[in-house]
Amino acid sequence: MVRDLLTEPSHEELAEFLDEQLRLGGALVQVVAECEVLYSGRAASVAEAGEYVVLVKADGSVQVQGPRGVKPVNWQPQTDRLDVALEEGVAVLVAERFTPAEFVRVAFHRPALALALELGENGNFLLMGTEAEMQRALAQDPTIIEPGLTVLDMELPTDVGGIDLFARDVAGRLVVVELKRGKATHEAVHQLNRYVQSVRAVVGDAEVRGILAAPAVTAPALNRLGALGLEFREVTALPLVESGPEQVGLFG
Amino acid sequence: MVRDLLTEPSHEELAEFLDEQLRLGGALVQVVAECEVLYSGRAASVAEAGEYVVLVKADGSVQVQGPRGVKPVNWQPQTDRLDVALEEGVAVLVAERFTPAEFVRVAFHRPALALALELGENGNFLLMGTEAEMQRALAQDPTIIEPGLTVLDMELPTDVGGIDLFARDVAGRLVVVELKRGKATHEAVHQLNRYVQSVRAVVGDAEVRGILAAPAVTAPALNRLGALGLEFREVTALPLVESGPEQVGLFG
DNA sequence: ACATGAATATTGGAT
DNA sequence: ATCCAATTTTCATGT
Repeated sequence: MVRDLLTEPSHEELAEFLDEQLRLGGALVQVVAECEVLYSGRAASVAEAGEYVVLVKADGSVQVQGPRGVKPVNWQPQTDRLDVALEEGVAVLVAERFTPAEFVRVAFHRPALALALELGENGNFLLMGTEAEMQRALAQDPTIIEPGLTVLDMELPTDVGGIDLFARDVAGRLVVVELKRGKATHEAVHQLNRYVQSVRAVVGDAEVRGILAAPAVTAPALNRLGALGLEFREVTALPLVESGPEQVGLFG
Repeated sequence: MVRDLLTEPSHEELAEFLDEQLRLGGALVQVVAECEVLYSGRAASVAEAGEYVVLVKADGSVQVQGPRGVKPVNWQPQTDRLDVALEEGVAVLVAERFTPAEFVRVAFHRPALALALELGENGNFLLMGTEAEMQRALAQDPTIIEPGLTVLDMELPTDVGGIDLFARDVAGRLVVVELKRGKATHEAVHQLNRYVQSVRAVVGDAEVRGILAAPAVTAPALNRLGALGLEFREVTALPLVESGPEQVGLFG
């Protein structure tokens, strides 16, 4: 797993290490150092000299991790070119990307550790409780939303986006359902409203209902929902451990 | 910078190392190992046995980095409790968070490396080209958007959100300006439209214009903009290296 | 390559 | 604590 490890490397040693490991490829290269980071592209940023952990993955992605938080201080998701050089005796890494045009430049002023790791194949990854799962479960059994509901379509395209679930209620009215896997905000309400308006514009004066289905709504969103004549239905995307009387779990 | 380093630790050594370093605090603790990761909370996920780099920062944030991409395979932004244990001879880290209730559980099946790093103070960080900067620059000189424009308000609250810039044009008409630091999508168009509708509802029949100011728009967004009677103005948030004749740079 | 939308989004600020 | 909007969002997906 550990391909190579250098402690307190000199600038020359670090530059050679990086050059060799990146040329070899296939490794996750990591440098712990006091460094200075520049970014220019979609925005521009400067991180003055500080101690960071720099990760360079096999796909060329670069991230500069600081002492706190999940988000890196600087990063680049994918790079088309990686370059290592000694500039005025300091090892420098430049990661460049063409579309969009941007780059990250890390100057390793005081290297403390350099690592090359081979992570090999990783196992399967399973995520449960996504919106897609919720959609499938509700399409399978739309009565979870409301008794008598029948699904007409999923991801039905309109001129303002795709309708998550398009259905007909027990009274024959068309129903637009907007799903959210988490707490729904007013953005979800506006999204739903656009879909309902769009459907109304097509079917004319036929009655069209709009339902926001989510585990929760923010208070302002619920107000707006009512003001627009739309409805809310509590639906949970995750398996429930303890199900209250009002709650509806897809896997309950 | 490197407080401690273990290569090929036994499960017992790793557990002790983690326990000690996390109790001591102030360090970025890292483990390279074949491990299995569980997450449960806002969603649920399982990462089957694979080789990962696990970072535990001083603020309790945990991230499990895989061989590719900037985004971790599993993570937790902040944790209220970190727990290390030996379960059936395997070192296990559990990071728990109370609000929202969630946890990540990492079982280090085959540890290869353990690190404790002290990152110390990091220097200043400067980000340029944010929307806030763009807003300030345009409020300072709104003629960048259009000659004769005078700013009435910034972040003016309406019942559907805050208007980035509220202005009056040379003909005395009210102007709602929505800013985007990147390419504007149809969501930005709908946002702008909501603000314009909201202003119209208040001022009655007075004429209200809506301008979307961004460095670029997607083609569908531009179509919708036209259909709604709104306008687009190209404005760049970043300093321009080479400014074309039609372009307007805030720092040009 | 472009557009779209989800995400365990994260993060910071305002209320 | 809640809500809201920006983000170098990233990332997968469809066209």
